[in-house]
Amino acid sequence: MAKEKKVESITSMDVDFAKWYTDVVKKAELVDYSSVKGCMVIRPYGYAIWENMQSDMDRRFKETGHENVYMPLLIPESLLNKEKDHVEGFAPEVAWVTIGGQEKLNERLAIRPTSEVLFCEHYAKVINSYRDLPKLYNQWCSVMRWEKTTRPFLRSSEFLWQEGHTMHETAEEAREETMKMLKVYEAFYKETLAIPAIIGKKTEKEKFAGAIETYTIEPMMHNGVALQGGTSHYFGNGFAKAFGIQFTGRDNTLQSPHQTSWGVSTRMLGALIMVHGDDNGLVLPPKVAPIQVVIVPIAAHKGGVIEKAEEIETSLKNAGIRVKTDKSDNSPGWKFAEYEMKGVPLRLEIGPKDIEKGQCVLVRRDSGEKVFTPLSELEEAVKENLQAVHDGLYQKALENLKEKTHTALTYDEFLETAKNKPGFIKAMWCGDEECENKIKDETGGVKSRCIPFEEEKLSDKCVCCGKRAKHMVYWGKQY
RNA sequence: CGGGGUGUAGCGCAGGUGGUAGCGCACUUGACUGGGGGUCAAGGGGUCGCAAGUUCAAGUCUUGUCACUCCGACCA
Repeated sequence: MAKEKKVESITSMDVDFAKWYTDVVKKAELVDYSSVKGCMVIRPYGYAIWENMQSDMDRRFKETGHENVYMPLLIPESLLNKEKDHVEGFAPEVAWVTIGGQEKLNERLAIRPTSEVLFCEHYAKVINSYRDLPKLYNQWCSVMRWEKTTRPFLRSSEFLWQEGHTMHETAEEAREETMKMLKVYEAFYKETLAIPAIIGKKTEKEKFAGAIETYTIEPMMHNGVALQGGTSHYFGNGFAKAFGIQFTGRDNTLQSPHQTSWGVSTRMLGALIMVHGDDNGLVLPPKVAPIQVVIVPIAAHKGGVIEKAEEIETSLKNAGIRVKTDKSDNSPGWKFAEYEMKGVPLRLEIGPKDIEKGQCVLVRRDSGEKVFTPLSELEEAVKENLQAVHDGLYQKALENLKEKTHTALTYDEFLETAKNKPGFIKAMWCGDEECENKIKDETGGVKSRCIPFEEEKLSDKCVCCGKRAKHMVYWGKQY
């Protein structure tokens, strides 16, 4: 018996977090590897989670006035080269198409690593007057970046994402948009994924290639490592000038519009796994769980059990809950383990004894808590418990974030913390890239995560060089 | 791009000193079972990553090569 368990079981988080992650990803049937390195097959269960995220976010984008479009997959080299900082940032990881059919192409075509330049090329044609602004476009697509080392969801060569690209009449308006979309991400993380996060501004060193300012949302994984969870950039009019995008303003002068872009990717699935998951597998927040309640009939051969399960399924479905009844021949124990692995938020057990008493058993995935629930109150009980799972997950993640956020006032303290305590470190910074580099080198990879919107004044001096501090920065290792 | 690891059935693995491939799980069929990964019985499934070489004979030895994976550097 122990042997069988071993085959199917997953590596414990505390033993090897990286192994635990890949075990969960595979055993929960989220992805499969393909024959091209870094390109993953997203399986039905994984894709269903993505679709739930997608539709929730898409709604939020539309509520804030955005429209969806689709841009081409291929970008001519000359187009990609138009904005210098941008190309330099992406050049090392671009994949190229050089042959079409049998013929070598005169100009090679980049497989989009991001679509700024495509949007700009198009905007140059359709923006002529201040009356054409703002343009608030978003696209759902996949992009490709030739990554050296890859991991499912966290860093794959091809990944699915959303990229919003907007053009505005004034810098102020564009800055507002940048901030607005960051807040949309923050709300999505909290309300839909049950993930708390730090939001703030990236340092010069860490900002996006070609951006004036980059804002970021930084959730913390269970092991204290950060994951850049989404970014929102303010571009000023640099791209607009490079691409000759001009409009006639209200004062009849020719002006360049101000631009933003913002994106989140399937990487969020990685965050979901690493923030909420446990040693039994995935734990999904109810809002994105493809199955919110799994019904496990007990002693299903006995009269009436299957019928009762189906009756419950129908009534819950009618109440708008995503339900599945597992009528397969597997043993109840097998089913319990299976749906725990897949992170289903609530399990409903119904057997002959329950039917006699007019009740069923509800079990929460996050806490393992079991409650007998009268069938007459089931619908409300399920809704309450789903909400309780969401809240429980958020609270637990928030506690982890708090517990693993440390403060360092001196450099020794910083090094000591970086070495021994996983998580974020709050520390003062002078604003020089030199200190960022020094810290990264001497800690084995701790980087500035962001300058938070809510800064605290921990001291007057930079934790690294001792010079006058300009900002408080969150530091940490990242995926 | 540096450092480690692994390629044998769908998955996980075993196959000292060369002799024609096996185990567990999964799968198929049937019966019994059923409140934490059930039991029994009978089955199906493999050009041993690829390519050369040594040999009467290579999963095993030699050389090369490819892929995947983990840890770093780079990035969402």
